[in-house]
Amino acid sequence: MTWGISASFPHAILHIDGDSFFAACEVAKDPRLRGKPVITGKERGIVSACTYDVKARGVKRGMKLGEARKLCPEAVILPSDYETYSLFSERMYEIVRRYTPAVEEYSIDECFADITGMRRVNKMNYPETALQIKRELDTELGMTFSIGLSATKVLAKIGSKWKKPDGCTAIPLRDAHKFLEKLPICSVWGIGPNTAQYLNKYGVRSIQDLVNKEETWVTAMLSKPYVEIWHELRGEMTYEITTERKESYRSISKTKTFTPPSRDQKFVFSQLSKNIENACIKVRKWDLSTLEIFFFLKTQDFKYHGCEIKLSHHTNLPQDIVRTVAEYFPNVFKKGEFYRATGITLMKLKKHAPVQLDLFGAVHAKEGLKQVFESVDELSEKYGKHVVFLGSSFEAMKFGAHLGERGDLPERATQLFKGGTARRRLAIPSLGEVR
DNA sequence: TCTGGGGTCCTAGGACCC
DNA sequence: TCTGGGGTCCTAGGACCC
Repeated sequence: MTWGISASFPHAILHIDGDSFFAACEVAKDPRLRGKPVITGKERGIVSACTYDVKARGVKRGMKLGEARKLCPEAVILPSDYETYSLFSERMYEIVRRYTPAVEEYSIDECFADITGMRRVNKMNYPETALQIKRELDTELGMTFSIGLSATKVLAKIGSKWKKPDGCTAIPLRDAHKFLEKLPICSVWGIGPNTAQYLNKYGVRSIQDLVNKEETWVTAMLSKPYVEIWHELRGEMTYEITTERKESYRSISKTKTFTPPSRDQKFVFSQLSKNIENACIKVRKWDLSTLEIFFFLKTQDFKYHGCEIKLSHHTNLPQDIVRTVAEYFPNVFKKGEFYRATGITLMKLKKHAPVQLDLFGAVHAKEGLKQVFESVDELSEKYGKHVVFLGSSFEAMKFGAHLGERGDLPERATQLFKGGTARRRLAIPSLGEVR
């Protein structure tokens, strides 16, 4: 006697995927858009998401808006609105949780759910449960979802992708080969172009080709992640559903592309400074601090020149980092070279522990700065992200405002630290200046 | 895939230790 | 410094995901 287990579904895993989620949220938010072609990503100048009618015209994610407009001139192009998308995302998770507590919030538009053993409670078999969840998502959120049901996460993912949009596909283990024979190896979640090419050389072209390989071959020829995928494809659960919500980060990064590319050192540094500020805002929001940083400049021809730096102590204050970066920046910046983007990654993050006062008052001054930034973060919450910023970011803020970026340089914008150029910013502002 | 932004995990190899 | 075995930690770089 088995309650939750059957030969074809030793586990019953769902993968639920919103169909062109961002664009669909825009339509759900504004019914006037219903039936119209919609593209999101205006603020970045590239297609972030688009409705299926736009896709049918050949528009792809990441495509420049100019090109997209040529292919689909009547499309409504909107800036991304992550707050709204997150709300829809929460509602999606809540609906799925009606049928099982084991829901993994995988990304803003996707989740996994383990409904093993829930047939009695839900008074439905597994495929019926999948369909019922889909019906509730579609009608309550005003957009469509695609769902896959199978014995593992990797197989469930294949199911949700099988028919998109608006699909619901169960892959019982006894029929799995019928799906896997028809799909190329590169369509497996976790197998990218490099590994696909490698496998091709050994005659593995379809997913089923990989499943048919002996375990000895797999373990000899492939590294751990791919051995795990092999098990998953055979219906042996290797990836658990993780219900804990993200509680921290290993690293936090901010990068931003600007057009046209620039060779103005002051301007490029300013862009970097602004990224540093934004990264620090996020780090403070999670109550973290960083010990190691990586910054880079991306050249016009997409080459990266960067530098990794260990800090002397943990920090989450932008001027600590801006000052350090300023020391190394001239080594990385090549005169005459045009740059198109800058970026910063903060690594070695840890929970920000309260600091002891030291004998020399250095930490005392730091504590003062810390309080300043607590106030800055509060102001930003209330009035928008960029009401207050470092003097070193000024050029970038001006540039953003000139582009009409959202939230950049509002009426009440204040320069927190006076005194202009990247060079002069080498001096740390004292508390007096701050006030 | 003529190219935006934000992440995670794994492995190989070196340094260092007993 | 002619050479055996085993362990840990760290780093650089690769690969992949949404």
